[in-house]
Amino acid sequence: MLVSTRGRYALRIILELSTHEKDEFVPLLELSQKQDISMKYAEAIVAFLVKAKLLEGKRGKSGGYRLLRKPSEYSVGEILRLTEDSLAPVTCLNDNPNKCPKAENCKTLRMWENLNTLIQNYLFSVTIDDLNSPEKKGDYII
Amino acid sequence: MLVSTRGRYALRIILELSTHEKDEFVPLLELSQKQDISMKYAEAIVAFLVKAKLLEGKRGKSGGYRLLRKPSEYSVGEILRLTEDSLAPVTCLNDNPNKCPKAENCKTLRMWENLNTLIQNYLFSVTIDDLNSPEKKGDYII
DNA sequence: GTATATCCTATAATTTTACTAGGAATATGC
DNA sequence: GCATATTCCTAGTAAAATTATAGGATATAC
Repeated sequence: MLVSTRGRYALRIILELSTHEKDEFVPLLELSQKQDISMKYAEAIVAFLVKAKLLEGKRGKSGGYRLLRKPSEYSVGEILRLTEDSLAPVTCLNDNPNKCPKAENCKTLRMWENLNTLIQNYLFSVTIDDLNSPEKKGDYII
Repeated sequence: MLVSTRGRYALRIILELSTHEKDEFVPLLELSQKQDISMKYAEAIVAFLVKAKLLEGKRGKSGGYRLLRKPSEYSVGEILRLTEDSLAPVTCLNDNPNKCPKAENCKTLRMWENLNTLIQNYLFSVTIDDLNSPEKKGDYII
């Protein structure tokens, strides 16, 4: 599995926020209920997104969370890379330059790199806006 | 992480076998030493590959393992799908048809499906033979 | 000043991953 | 035929990652 629930939930929360008014603060309770995520787990994820400056949180009564940019300015890749802390298909690609003692004559390394590029290119090309428009929910063109 | 050590080891073991004579049985000890995998862990992986008919095992003295097909007839995708039991980027794609109660109006499903297709197409297009030839170690063309 | 929220820190349960142990069965070659 | 080299089989365990949960401190609107 490349993407865990944490990443998928983060995506869904941001998608939910993207359907609200730009300036509106949406309380966590509403987000977690609409997206069917426990309040506490959602809280951990959202805290992460706030720290990473993807969202803004406002405390106190009539507080909540809202996006800091336009939906078209969030790529799926950006969101997932934060929550998953790595989108690499294999561990050895996490270190750059590669630390594997076998890297020099590894017959599979280039294939993994190619796969990685493929995945990254795709995920960073799809935006939250794309996911909201029925015509192009992350379609890719070849 | 999409691919765990188990899948990577399986790939390396098959690659190692592909460099030996077609009919030669290579003992596990040699495979595990050359590929730097503990004998016992390698054993578990290889047993799996034998059961899946990717390899043939021969018991007793001068026994070992060998490939059942030509290296060009093994795709990386086939090997990994067996050892990883799923190459899907997200869990919900494991069930076909999709069992998620939200699937009907899930805004992200199509994107995950597209990503899945992208990954599968690539991995099933690369063969063991490709990995052995220095010119095209799993390069893809766009 | 009270109700509504986020923020912060800690920890617990579950699942997956990665690996180990011990011995039974089988074939080879002398 | 017997010693040796090897696969085959079943079980178990240790560590890490994932998926949460709990409780309270802090801030803000009204």
